[in-house]
Amino acid sequence: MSLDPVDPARHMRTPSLTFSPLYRQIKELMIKSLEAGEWRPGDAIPSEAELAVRFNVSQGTVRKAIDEMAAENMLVRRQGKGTFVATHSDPRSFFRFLRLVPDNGELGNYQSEPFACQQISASPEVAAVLHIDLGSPVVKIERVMRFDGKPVVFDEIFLVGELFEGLSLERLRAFERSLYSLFESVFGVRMIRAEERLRAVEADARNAELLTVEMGSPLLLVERIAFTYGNKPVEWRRGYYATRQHHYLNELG
Amino acid sequence: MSLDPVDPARHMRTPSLTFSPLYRQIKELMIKSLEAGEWRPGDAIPSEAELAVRFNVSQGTVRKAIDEMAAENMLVRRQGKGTFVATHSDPRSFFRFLRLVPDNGELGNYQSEPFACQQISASPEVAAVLHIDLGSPVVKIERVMRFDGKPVVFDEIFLVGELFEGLSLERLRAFERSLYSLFESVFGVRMIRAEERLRAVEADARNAELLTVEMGSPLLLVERIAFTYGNKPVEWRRGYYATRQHHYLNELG
DNA sequence: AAGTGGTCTAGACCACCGT
DNA sequence: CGGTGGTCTAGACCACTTG
Repeated sequence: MSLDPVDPARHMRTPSLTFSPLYRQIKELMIKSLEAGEWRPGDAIPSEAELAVRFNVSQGTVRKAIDEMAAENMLVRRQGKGTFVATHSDPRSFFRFLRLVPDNGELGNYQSEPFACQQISASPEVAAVLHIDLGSPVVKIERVMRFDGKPVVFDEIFLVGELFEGLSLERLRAFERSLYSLFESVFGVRMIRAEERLRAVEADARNAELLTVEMGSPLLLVERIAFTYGNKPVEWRRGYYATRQHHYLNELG
Repeated sequence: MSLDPVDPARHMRTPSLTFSPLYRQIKELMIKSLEAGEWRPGDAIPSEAELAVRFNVSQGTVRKAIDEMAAENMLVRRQGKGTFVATHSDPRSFFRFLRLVPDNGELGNYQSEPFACQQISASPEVAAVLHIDLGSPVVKIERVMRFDGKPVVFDEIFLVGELFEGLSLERLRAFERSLYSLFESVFGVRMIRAEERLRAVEADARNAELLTVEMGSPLLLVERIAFTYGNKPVEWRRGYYATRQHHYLNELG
C-alpha cells in the first residue's frame, strides 16, 4: 500500500562516513513517532509485523531497531503482550535516575516536599548548561526529599521555562508521583538520559538547616543535567545528599 | 567432526523456570573458554563461522551470544579484523572503572604511587565483603594517585590473598600500566564488573596529609567491590577522592 | 583477493499472555 | 485459541581490514 519511506537511502552509495544501516534509519523514524506524540508514554506501539509492513522491511530489521531503543530505555518489551513506550509513571522505573539507597537495603517511605517554585531568568551558569539565552525564562524548584521522615536530599532544580509554562508550587504539591512523571504527563517532556557530576562539599547554613546537619559537615553534591530527545538539555539539578544513612550506588559494567 | 556439545539441552522440555535459549548456552560455553584461559586477554577468538561449526549452530546464534558478551565488556568486536578478548591493558579501557575526571576536561598526566603492600588477615568487614573466611590471607595495598603532580585519590585496596600470592610493593612499582592490567596479566584475575558506593566524609589526619587537604574537609569516599567471572568478589577498595578540581562523572542511561 | 564482522531477508517454530 | 515477542536457521550481500 504505502510507498517505501526508507528506500531512498536503502542502498547508500556514500562510501563510509555517512553510512547508516537500515535498522538505524527505522530507529530514527520511530524516535520521530515518539517525539511527535504518535505513540505516547505507556502506550503499546504497533507489533513488529505491522511495523515491518509499514516500513517495508523484514521483521528482523524492525527487531534490531527496537532492540537498540529498548537498550536505551525508550521502549520496553513485554513478551506475549507487545512493546510499550517507556514511562516515568511506571513505579518500576522510579529509581532509574535516583541512585540513592539506604545503607541497610530497607527501602522505607519516600516523600518529596517541594517548597518553592518561581520563574527566574537564566543566570550565565544556567544559560550555559541548558543551552539557552542569558536571561531567558527558567523555572526554579526547590524541594527536600525525606526517607522515613528524615530529610536526605535538598534539590535545586532549573528547568527550561519555555517548556514548563504554568508550573506552580500548587501543581507540584498536588501531583502524587515523581517529578519526571509530572513533566512527562503534564508538559509532554520526557527525560531520556542524564549526566551526573559528584563532589564532596561542606554544608552551608541553608543546606545544614534543611537537612538537619551541622554546618560545615560533608555533603554529597550531585549535579545532574537531564536530556530529552535529540540530546536537548532541559533540566539542571543541584542536589545535596546527606550520606549519613544512605549512599549513592553505581554499577560499573 | 565433533559431536554436538549443545544438543542435550537443545530442546529444553522443562516448562519455563530453567529455560535457556541456545545462544545463552553458547555464551556460557564461551565464558568457560575465557575462564579456562583458552582465549586470553587481547587474543582474537575464533571467527563466527568457526564457532558456528564448533558449536553446531548457525552463525546468527553465535552472533547473539557474542553480542551479549560484547555488551558486558567481555569481548570487543572489530569489524574486518575479528572479535577479541577484552583486556585492561588496552589504554582505551583504562577509564572503564575510574569515573574521576578533571573539572576542565583537560586530562593531564596521571601517576599511581603505591607505597605499601602487605599480607594481612581478613577482618570481619573484609571477610564479609570478599566472601572469605575470617582471618584468611588478604593483600592490602595503599597508594596515592596524582594528576599533574597533585594527589587526588588515596586508595586502600584489599585483595583475596589466595589469588595474589607473591604480590609485593616492588612488583607494583615496577609495573607500568594499571593495577587491573597487572592483576590480569600477572595473576590471571580479570575484573568483569564492579559496584561502587559513594558517600561524603570528613578527612581524617591520615587522609588529610596524603591528599594535602585540611583535616575535616569534605572528601568523596568511593567504596568499590570488583568481581571476576561467576560474580566472585576479589577486590574491595576504599578510595578517598579530593574533589577540589576533579569530579566523579556518571552517565545515567 | 580473501577473511572478518555487519546487515538484511524469509520462513519456521517456540514461549508467553490474554481471552 | 490467536496474537505478541523471542529464537533459530540458511543464505545472500555489504563494509572493513589486511596482504
